[in-house]
Amino acid sequence: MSASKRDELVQKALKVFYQEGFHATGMDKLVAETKISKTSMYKHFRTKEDLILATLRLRDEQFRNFMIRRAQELSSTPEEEILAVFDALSEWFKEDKFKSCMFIKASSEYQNPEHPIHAVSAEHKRLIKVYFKELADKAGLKNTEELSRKILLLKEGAIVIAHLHRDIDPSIDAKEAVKALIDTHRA
Amino acid sequence: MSASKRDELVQKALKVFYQEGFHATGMDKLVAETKISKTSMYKHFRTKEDLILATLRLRDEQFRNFMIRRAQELSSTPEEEILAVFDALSEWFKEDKFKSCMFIKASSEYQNPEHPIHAVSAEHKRLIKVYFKELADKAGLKNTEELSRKILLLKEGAIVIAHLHRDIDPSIDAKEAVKALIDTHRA
DNA sequence: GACAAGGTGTACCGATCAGTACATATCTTG
DNA sequence: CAAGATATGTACTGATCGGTACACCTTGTC
Repeated sequence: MSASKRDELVQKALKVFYQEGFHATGMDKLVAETKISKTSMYKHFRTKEDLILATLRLRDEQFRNFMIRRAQELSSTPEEEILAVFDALSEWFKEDKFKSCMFIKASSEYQNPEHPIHAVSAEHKRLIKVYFKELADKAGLKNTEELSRKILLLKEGAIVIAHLHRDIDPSIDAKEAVKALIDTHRA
Repeated sequence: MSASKRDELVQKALKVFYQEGFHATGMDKLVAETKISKTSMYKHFRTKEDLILATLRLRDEQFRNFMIRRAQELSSTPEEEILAVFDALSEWFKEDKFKSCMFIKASSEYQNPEHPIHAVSAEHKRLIKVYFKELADKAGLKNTEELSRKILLLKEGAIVIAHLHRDIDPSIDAKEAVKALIDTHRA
């Protein structure tokens, strides 16, 4: 049972689930897409839900890595980095394969707060808020708890609108709004 | 073919789709829930998709009616009304049956921008943005186009976070953020 | 090369999916 | 009350769902 086969499955399943949705993607489609047999899949993951959870954990890591790394590349101070996050988002929105946030979609299909998929999605958002808070602290701003929550709202709103109104780039508005908010949180 | 039966079907289907999701709700479940036979359903709607579209159109009307009416009740000037929207949202978030925004979820399950369900969801958000713009105009603010888009971002972000972090009420943060934004858009 | 162990593919399971055929019931109009 | 039309319930269709039984095939070890 090669671990690489498992990784390959998770990576390809991640792409299909992200593009097509969770309920809309059957295990048979994954077999066709990955050329991995169903038996092997169920050797690695007891249920479809377990596979989904694995893809979400990979996505969490990949997405936060991308966002943070790109924001750091585009900035030179913590305060700039907060704003640069929205430039990174803008790049993401422009990708052809952009189809909203995987965790918003996951929590849309698995709505029960007790559901593990919902819980993993909530944790992802919490980690992003923590990232904003740490940046705001480094930038020497005040009320960073509140500020980071507000920035998170603008980020999530931008993703939702980018998905629904593909002709608009909401990251520009979001970035400007964040600028104004930061000014109200200076020490 | 009574029109009231049709309305009854749409109303009950709306509740079930909202609570359980679209792909997760089979027509047989709707039969069990509404006590309306499948034959009758398919007399009123050619496909499940048509029924979903009908529920979304009803939801659009119901939700905007609620939001606007409640915001007006809680305010006495256009500027106050903008802020009062977030008090109305707060009330909505606190309802037990609150399960995020039906249109965010619809566009999560029907991601193709060309899909009618996606289009109806996009239009719903556009109408809400127009409402914010009209309020901002009445309030005598400047750059109301940009401002209304920013307010929309905060509203959508608040909905997403209210759904994922049920122990938090993001409408408070959103409202404060809107206050700060309005100040930057004064004539 | 014999043999066990474990990964793989096929072909299948009952359940459920969206949608329909058809027979029965109910209502409208003479 | 009779006849035609419309609404309804049951019982079904082929397709697909998540998941599994089982035969096959590769691999390491002796």
